[in-house]
Amino acid sequence: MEDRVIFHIDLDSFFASVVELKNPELKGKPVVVCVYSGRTKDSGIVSTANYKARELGIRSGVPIKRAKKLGNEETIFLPVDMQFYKKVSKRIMDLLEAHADRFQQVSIDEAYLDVTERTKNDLRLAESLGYEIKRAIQDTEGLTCSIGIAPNKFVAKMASNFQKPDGLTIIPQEKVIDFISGFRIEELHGIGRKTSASLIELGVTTVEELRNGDLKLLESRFGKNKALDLLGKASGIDKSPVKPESIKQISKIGTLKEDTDDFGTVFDYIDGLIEELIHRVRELKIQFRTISLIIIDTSLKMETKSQTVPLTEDPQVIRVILKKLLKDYLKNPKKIRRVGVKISNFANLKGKNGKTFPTKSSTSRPVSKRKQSSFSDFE
DNA sequence: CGACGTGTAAC
DNA sequence: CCTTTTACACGTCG
Repeated sequence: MEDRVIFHIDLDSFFASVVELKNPELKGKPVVVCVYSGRTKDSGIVSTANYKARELGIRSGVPIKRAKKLGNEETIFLPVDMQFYKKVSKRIMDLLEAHADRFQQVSIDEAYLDVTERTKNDLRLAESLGYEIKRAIQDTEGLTCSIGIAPNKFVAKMASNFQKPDGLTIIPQEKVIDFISGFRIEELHGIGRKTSASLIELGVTTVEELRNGDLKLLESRFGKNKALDLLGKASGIDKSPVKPESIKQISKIGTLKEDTDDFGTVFDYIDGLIEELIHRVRELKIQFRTISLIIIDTSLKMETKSQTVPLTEDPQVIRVILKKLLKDYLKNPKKIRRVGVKISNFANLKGKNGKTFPTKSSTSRPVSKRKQSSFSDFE
């Protein structure tokens, strides 16, 4: 794990851009891709806004109602069409993978590439490769992307975000500390609202202060793992490898037409979610062990109930267990706003510690012991 | 240690 | 009055 050359590639306002390509008459207008919850006409949130729309203050996460107030006459609001984006994404990800020694897709529109070998650790070659990839995506799909090139995933991610859209930012090892020090703590990838608030309470307000922070103090607040992770980030250090993503869980969640604590109403809704889940179980040929019920109540607090069973692929098991879990939850009735279902604990896939899960017979004999992933594996 | 539930974060 | 999906860490309990 000497010096590496890592790319982070981010497709620019992906959903909105794909929509524009499909409907050229939208070109030049503010375009807002929405997740409608179906409660009322305009309930829901913005998934992606193109740059024209962002100028109006419309961005991801804004409620559709508010976005409509911010929008002008020509602003176009469209529902997400995930099926379609997935197809486009798949083609681009295949293209990216072909340009990498190691490849890791992290979401529908983002990926890490380890290109250390094919660039012979030469940043000039890396830069050319970056532009080559940009051109390929532009030529084949008509889309732009932003690329960050750095010695590790964390810094590459920060770099791809630095100049966009259509950016390419290279951070050589010797510039890493300066580059990372230029951000506010809450801008660092992986540090969210809660963590920044905690850090402020500890008197840590800048990246520099964090980098020189007291490990013991950070440990007392965050635990050893996260403390080391934070210190690593502040120094732009991240040893986590670029490795293929494997599916570890599948979930489906949705919003009820109205809040209710009626078993039948909720379970009918759950049945629909299960249908979709089963569809994916079949196409992925998965066996699973754990079924979870996800409940979001009227105060938007999330609760989960789960049960683990002997390894199965039987869709009926999902229904039966969820019925029981929902009954349990409604023992003391509480109005429900949103519900979700999840399966996890898959067979034939490596678990996090490299252990495999027991097969059919359910006699779970231990598999070979393996060293704990070390704390230097950030992220 | 496995199962379960929660918290944090990002998309 | 507010989506969806996934990952992973951590605490607790038996």
